[in-house]
Amino acid sequence: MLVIDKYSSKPIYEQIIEGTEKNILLGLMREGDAVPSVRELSVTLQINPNTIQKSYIELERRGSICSVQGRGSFVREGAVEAIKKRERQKLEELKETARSLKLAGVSQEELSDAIDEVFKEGNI
Amino acid sequence: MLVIDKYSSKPIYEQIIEGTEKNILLGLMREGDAVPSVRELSVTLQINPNTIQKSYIELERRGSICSVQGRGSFVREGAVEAIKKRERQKLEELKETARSLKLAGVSQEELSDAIDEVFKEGNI
DNA sequence: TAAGTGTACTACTCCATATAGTACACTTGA
DNA sequence: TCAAGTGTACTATATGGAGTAGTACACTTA
Repeated sequence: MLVIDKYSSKPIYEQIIEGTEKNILLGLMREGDAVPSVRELSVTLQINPNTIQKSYIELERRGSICSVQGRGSFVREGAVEAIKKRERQKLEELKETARSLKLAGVSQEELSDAIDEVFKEGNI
Repeated sequence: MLVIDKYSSKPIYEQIIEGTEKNILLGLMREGDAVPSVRELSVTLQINPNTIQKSYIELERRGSICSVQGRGSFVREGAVEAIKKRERQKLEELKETARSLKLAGVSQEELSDAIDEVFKEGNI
């Protein structure tokens, strides 16, 4: 389910966080569903349990999952909305990149076309 | 001229690189102009000379400046075009952010509006 | 010739990331 | 009941990037 690139400059724990939230948004994991246990995921991904735990702690802090001692971790009710709300903050990031591109002489039309392309893609 | 945030998660040497290239694109420094010397900039910005040097080495590798032993460092001829070409690579970065936002339920119109805003801004 | 320049080192600190191992409390199902 | 599986919480260690500190040398220019 999750794909991790151990050699990416992006930390593994961040990849796990983003990958999990992406799966929730895609509907691959629904609210209430169990997420893999720390130990199970560490075996599957060949990653140290402490790294997985760090990801889960952050996912819980964000309201995306909830962990119950002895039972496991689950996609939290309301997770989809919480994630969507958080993701909207990337709008500023996009604008900042657009400013750089504008400065580099890229036209507004070219940027709009890029957005068009993305919206014509199927969800990957 | 350069503004550095020592507490940013972005490394100082990257801030120097990006800030310098931005100034070149903005025309604040023209091709052939001298850029501050390593020692001078280290005093101005209160940053270790080694960090400045690291930035300048990368700027030279990118073809944005050229350094001459005993004389100083200068904005290289053709720097503007070189920087513009390099900056265009951020188009992929923008598309990736747009994909995330699309997944988070942000409409194409909303993204286009954000691009509009940026192009209505004056160059900062 | 002195001052300023780029360049090239070594050594060190600091911090984020990741790994390794252990231990404990809890829940669940056989 | 109890073993297996779960979350949780530690300590210790290793690694690499980033940055600092200091020194040295060759070059250019006024």
